[in-house]
Amino acid sequence: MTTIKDIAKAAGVSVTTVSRALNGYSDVSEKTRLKIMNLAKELNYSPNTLARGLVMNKSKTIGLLVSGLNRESAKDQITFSVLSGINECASELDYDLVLFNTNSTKQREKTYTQLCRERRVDGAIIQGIKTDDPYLQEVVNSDIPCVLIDYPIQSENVGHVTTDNKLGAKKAVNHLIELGHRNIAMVNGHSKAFVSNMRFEGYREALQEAGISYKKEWIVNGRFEEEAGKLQAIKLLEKYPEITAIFSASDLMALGILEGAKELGRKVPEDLSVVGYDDILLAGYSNPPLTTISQNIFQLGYQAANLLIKMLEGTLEPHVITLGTKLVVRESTAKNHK
Amino acid sequence: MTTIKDIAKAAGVSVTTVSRALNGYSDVSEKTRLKIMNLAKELNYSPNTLARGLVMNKSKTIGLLVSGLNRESAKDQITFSVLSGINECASELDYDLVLFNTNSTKQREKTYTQLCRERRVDGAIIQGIKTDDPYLQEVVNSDIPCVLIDYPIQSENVGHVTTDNKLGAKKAVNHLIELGHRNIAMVNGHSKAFVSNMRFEGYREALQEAGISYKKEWIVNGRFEEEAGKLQAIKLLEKYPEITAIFSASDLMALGILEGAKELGRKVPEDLSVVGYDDILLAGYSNPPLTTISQNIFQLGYQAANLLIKMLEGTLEPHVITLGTKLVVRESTAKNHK
DNA sequence: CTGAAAGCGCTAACAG
DNA sequence: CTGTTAGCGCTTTCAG
Repeated sequence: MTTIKDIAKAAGVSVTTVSRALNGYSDVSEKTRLKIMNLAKELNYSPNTLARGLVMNKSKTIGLLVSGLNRESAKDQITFSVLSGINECASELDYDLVLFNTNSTKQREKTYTQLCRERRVDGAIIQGIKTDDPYLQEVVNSDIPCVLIDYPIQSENVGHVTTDNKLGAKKAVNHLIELGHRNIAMVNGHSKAFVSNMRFEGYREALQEAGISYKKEWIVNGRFEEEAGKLQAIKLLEKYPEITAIFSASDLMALGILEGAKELGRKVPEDLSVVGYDDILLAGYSNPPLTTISQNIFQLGYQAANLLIKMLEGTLEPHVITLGTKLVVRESTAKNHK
Repeated sequence: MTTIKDIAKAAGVSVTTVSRALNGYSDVSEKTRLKIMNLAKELNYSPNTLARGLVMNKSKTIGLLVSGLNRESAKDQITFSVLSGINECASELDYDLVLFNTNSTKQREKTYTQLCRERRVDGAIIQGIKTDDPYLQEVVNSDIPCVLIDYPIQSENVGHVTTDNKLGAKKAVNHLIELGHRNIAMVNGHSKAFVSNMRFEGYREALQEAGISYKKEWIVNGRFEEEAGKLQAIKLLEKYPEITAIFSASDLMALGILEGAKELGRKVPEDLSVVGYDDILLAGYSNPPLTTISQNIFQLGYQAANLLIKMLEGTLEPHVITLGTKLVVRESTAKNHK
């Protein structure tokens, strides 16, 4: 394996000169630079980023802590899209990504700070963190630049990107209200997810503004899972048959609700309107196709990486990016005829 | 940032001893070990893997070159599933993953070897490589341990994992033959993909064994894209209306074929049977649901990582792993009535 | 059982 | 414009 030392020897110069030439410093004569460049190519030289990172104390590497990189999460492509977005941006700005092992319990014993420091990543992006995650406190206390996806922390070196979840939820519920629904239930994710709280806020506010008082009993949690969504919907609809519409905090759960409704013999959208959230791929293929709130997950990842790198390179203070959402009307919602 | 030097100072021992204690060597007195361990915890020590990697010449890191980490590939979750599988296994065996930037053209200028050597990865996993990819030759020549997914190279330090594509294709075509079809066309991916070639082999062999001579004109390429699949299917069916069944080398293309058939007014499966390949999520949701060949993509990734790590740790020679496939009959195939 | 010393490959003052 | 020197944090002979 060629090192700068080898090049130096071959060129008859010092390693310093080689280093400077290779890194494009101006204070090297054109002649030596050329000689060194050629030699480097000839000897098939690749710089050792470990050595460089060791002395420079940075690695051009971003650490990724993504929660959903597992078999179960293939159904919505949310994790994948976030990853794609991050990858695209990192690629453009010439950073590499390291995927941390946070799956195994063994690894989970390592703290966030340990993970990042061991690998000497320049910064980190975290997705899928819950409000009770022990990493959370660490992120705030740590001096490692970090961007959170869908979790609202901001500090000296922590920024975050998210979508306007409250407004998104309002759009969904307003759509139902405009269709004449008044008995609108909500299947939420879980109380530990920031987005759940915001979507609930939007739900509540939309009802309020329409002069509809909301019922606590009509709000249930489906843990963002399809099956749980189905079960909760069935329970809900059996107990309160007067419900004519359900707002679901995720498409996956909405898919479950669709199934639940079918089991109960309630036709969607004739007897029940359903609005989802996310606009996952399946939303367009379900039966009926799902009306939902679309968010650009790819962009979420892209912006997260962009923000982090800007922070790392000192061109930007940590801050917050909020992306928009869009109501996509398909066939799971209809006028209320009751 | 605490280093072993700090610990050494605090403990009143040499750095050597600290290093040995921390790494579980036996030749350290229980007393000193304990003292050092406590100090390490107290001072919040994390080892610097860069420094360690530099001297040990390995990094407990696997480099990933995956082709489909981009916006377009979200529709089949193949890339994602591979990634999940790799991640799961790496997690269990305590390796970290680095995602290389192979998207941008800038980065593409770096050779495979450069990429791996710069980051000093212990080995690499490559997915989605084409037969004309310049990386291919490098992989063979390089001394970096590598596992290829779905590409059949084997050498001193190159292994690969794949599924039995030929047999899979045969299962698909045999299914059609058993349903009474004789005029079976094939929409393949592209000639640069190894799996395409194998699936074609399976197609040909199945026909041959059934005593059906195959027609070259009935084999077209849809580049593994939905839209192209649709276009090709339309052209094919218009020109050769006698075709009663199509075997598609991917589900995504099969989805396109379904659409194409609809545009031509040919009902699936009554007027046309379609078999896909992959069993992607959407296959179960299309209209009609797709009969297809299921392969366990997650397992493909998992086994790739497992094989590589075993190779790295010297417990296994590089070799080949071939996974099975399964015919999944849904509603896009039916008896031929002509 | 422990320490001194060398060195992994690279960059960065500093001095010429 | 170039070289000398030191050192990043760690592991590893080699001697005690």
